[in-house]
Amino acid sequence: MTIKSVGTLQPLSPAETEILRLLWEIGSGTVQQVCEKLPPERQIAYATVQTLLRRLEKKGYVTHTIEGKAHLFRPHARREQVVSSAVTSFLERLFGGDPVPLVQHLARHNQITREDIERLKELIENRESSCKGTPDNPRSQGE
Amino acid sequence: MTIKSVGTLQPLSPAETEILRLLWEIGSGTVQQVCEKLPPERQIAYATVQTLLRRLEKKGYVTHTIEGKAHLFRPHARREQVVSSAVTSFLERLFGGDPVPLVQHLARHNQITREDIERLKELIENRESSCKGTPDNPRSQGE
DNA sequence: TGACAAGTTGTACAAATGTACGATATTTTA
DNA sequence: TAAAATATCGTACATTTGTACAACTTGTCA
Repeated sequence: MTIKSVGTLQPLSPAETEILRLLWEIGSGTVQQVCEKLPPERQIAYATVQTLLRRLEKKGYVTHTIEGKAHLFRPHARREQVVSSAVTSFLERLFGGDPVPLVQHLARHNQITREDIERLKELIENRESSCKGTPDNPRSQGE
Repeated sequence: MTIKSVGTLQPLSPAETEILRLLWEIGSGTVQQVCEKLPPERQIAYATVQTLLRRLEKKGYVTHTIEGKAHLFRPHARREQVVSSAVTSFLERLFGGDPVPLVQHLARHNQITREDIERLKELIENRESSCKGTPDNPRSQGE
């Protein structure tokens, strides 16, 4: 089985993304452990998780080592990078690349609190001190 | 061809989502017009867009009327609702449902500006006045 | 050491997805 | 009114995706 070289990110399917996230959450784990981490309303068979992990490995997102009888899987891709690419394509599809409507949506639906905003503001302020002024980022490539 | 009743939202594929967004942007349009709205780096065949629109119609997300020789498609689903469900499942997969890391990600990557944050803050303040206090929304169903 | 439990591997398979051709129908226009 | 242009419709088809069984392998424990 050829394992994709690091750096070439192959597309992740939704189910694969989910499993990869669980793996990040637990750091590393066996198929068992990943299964246990599945939310109760999303019970899929052991064998299914296994297949997903196999595919993730083939695509280069995880590696495994042998731990006794079982395989111990661990993420093998910078989370930041995976998140970036997922967010980017999601944003592109649903909002033509503009993140503002997304955040607005979250705000409107009570999904982020005043405190969250405070923290974000700090984050922005700090960021700006090291980035000078308002970034003039190209978004929604003009029509 | 049976058209899905309004209210039953069938899953949207990424490509379908993209086309639906374009249709929202132009209000309504023929296959031609949707094609023209495609970003230059994403040129897919007329026939492909057509198929996507057909599938969207079958799923109940758009309707069409005859306009001369062509079909004039228009969205037939509340954008808010579609966005909601897309955002929710995206969030679930990538962050276990917690929107904060998503927004943090956007902030860190210079994708939202200080001004955006200001506006969001206002949004939140207004919202809170009519919603009392900090919403105690259940996120990342605890482990 | 032999049976059992827990794993992995190979494989399967239906449905969804992305993409688009070719045939047919309908306007428009010369 | 016949040809050109433009649409739609039916259909296709290779991949990917989600899901999982059955067979084989390997530690483990009595």
